[in-house]
Amino acid sequence: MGPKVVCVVGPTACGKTTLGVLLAKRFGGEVVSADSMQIYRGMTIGTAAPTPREMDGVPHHMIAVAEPEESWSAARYVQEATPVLDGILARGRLPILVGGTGLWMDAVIRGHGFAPGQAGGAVRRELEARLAREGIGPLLSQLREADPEAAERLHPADEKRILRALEVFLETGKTITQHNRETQALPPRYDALWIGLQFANREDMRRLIDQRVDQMAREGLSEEVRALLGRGLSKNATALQAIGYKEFLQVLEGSATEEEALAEVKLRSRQYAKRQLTWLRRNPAIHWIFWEKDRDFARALQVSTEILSAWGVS
RNA sequence: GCCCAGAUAGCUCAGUUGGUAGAGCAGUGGACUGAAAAUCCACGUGUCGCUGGUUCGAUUCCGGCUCUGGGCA
Repeated sequence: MGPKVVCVVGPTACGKTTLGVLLAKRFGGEVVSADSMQIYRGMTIGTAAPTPREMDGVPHHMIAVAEPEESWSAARYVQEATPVLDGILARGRLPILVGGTGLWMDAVIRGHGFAPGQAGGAVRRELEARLAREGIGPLLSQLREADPEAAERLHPADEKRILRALEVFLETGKTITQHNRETQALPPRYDALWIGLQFANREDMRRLIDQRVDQMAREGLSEEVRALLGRGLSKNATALQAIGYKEFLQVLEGSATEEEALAEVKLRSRQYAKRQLTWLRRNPAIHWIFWEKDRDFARALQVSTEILSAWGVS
């Protein structure tokens, strides 16, 4: 078992940030964000990144550490976040990983690398060019030769993953199936305690998401997007794939009204929350705390304190 | 008051030359190992507005009514 790390998970707007800070204060911890969009600078409002006031004196890491022009991957995150976690541990404090990006979080906890190859890499670009030229058929056939298991597992429409599987084979001579098997067999790098937050009733979650989106608009999400574009950020940047940003981009371009954009952001946000829940549900280690109607942080803190104590931290 | 058009899934609509109907979106569930706030997959019974008539059979044709647009007064 590796060193202990607390993980606070849940769909968007469920109160991860608040509970993370409460736990950090109670147990002498520091927060490490695991959020694929909060890592970029200048995206505070739309990503609901914690404000200094919300941080309440607790050190936060991995927020606003990248330029929006950069395109971070899960692998890059693991590479940067691991020393941060270890630094917290070295200081004798408790790392509290708080985030909504399931893949990133699982990857840090597991702690073993992804197979080589990356977006923008030579092999990937070549494969993308072939996809555009020949369609997915020939690529899928090639994958079937190299890695029949992956070809069988992947849906023919899942071009992204077919490309990636082929890429791994071309880069390493080893199949992604083999790679995954090997990494799965390794023990995780950290001993994680999972605490999950979610609403008992989906309607309550929806209400809160709507409120939060309206609040983002009031706080100036539109200005934030304008500022990002003002510094010359490409519209294709990964950062602008964030919900809220791509929709307000359209408002600035005049192809949508602010009202339409807001409705779209709310819709996309709850679809995102649903996907997050799907990801989390398959993790049987999560201790779930369900909100009845409203979020009751006093109770959540109490419940999670008991869980942490039983786990051996105080 | 009259004329015209419409009324079909939560929403927008298609369709049935008469044999009780299907798309998109939404929703729900699932997948996910270097783009993950991304990407991908699966799931479609609803008094076909109400009411009479014709018919073996009406959501479809005919009449009346109600409602919603638009026009004329």
